[in-house]
Amino acid sequence: MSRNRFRGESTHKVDAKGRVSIPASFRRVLEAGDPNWESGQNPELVVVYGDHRRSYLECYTITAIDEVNEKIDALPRGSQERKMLQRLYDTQSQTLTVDETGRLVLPAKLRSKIDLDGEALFTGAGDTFQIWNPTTYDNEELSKTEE
Amino acid sequence: MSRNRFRGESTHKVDAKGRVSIPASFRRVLEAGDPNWESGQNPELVVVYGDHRRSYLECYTITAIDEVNEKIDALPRGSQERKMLQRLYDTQSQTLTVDETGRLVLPAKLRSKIDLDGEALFTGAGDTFQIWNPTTYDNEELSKTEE
DNA sequence: TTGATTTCCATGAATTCCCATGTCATCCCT
DNA sequence: AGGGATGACATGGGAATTCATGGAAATCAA
Repeated sequence: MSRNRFRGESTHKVDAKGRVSIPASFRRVLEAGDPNWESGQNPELVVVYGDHRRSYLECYTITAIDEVNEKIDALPRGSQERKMLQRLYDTQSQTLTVDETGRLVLPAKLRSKIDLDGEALFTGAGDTFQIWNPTTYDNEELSKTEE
Repeated sequence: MSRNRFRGESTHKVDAKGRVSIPASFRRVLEAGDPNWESGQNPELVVVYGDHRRSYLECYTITAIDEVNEKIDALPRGSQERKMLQRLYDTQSQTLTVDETGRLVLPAKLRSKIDLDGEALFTGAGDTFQIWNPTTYDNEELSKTEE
């Protein structure tokens, strides 16, 4: 069966408290992808921020991250591969909840990591979406285009 | 059904008495993972410190450690493997209780073992989390990043 | 008794909750 | 077709609560 996909891109304001509206269409995908969600409630999502080399936030629906978790948990405890994946997907990630008004609160730590100031760019990418500093995005895209 | 996971990393102060705040999100997981816990009470957890080669503390929820114990108990009495695991998970571990204000009191013995001074780094890793001296962690991570 | 451990209380900062406003696009009624 | 009325969406602000942390008093244990 086919799954909802995150599509499109749009930019939103980030206020002093770190609040950002999630594009409405993305909200629908998050709701559908949270097994615990029910109408009138607020879906959760997992933000993977990675290490210093990553310059954006990658956001997973609950079911998407569950699949990742299953793979990790299936690996032998103590194996190098398991440790690496745990570092990325557990240690360098955080669960967030969408609020009543459809916003996400990005903690200061995450904002400063990807250097978010007043605006955030949301880009859909299949079963995840990303949050960028618009300028960073332009630069990275530019450098990729010229290859 | 999927279980709560310890996610994220953050550093907290350790005072002269060995008190450290547990990241609030970890507290929630500890509460959910303690069958005896009820709202308003303080959850317990098991700290596995291991032998001299281990440079961090590994912390288990009660249900997580119960699973480990079950596996150990299933092994043939007297087997080498059973002895080794018992040594690690029973002998080299300790049960602690979270206090009213969400802190853990790390006995001097544990602090000196992993060389904790003023700051402690908490790192989530699925069904357990670890406590590190931030500097030690950086060093170990650095050497692993060069893969 | 003396140092260590546990309680209890205190406070500033960060985070969450709750309510408000402006802007569109849609729907409906006459 | 015109004119609200309606409702979703993006954004703002202040109050209320939770967090992280510090220190004093009370209790223990050797």
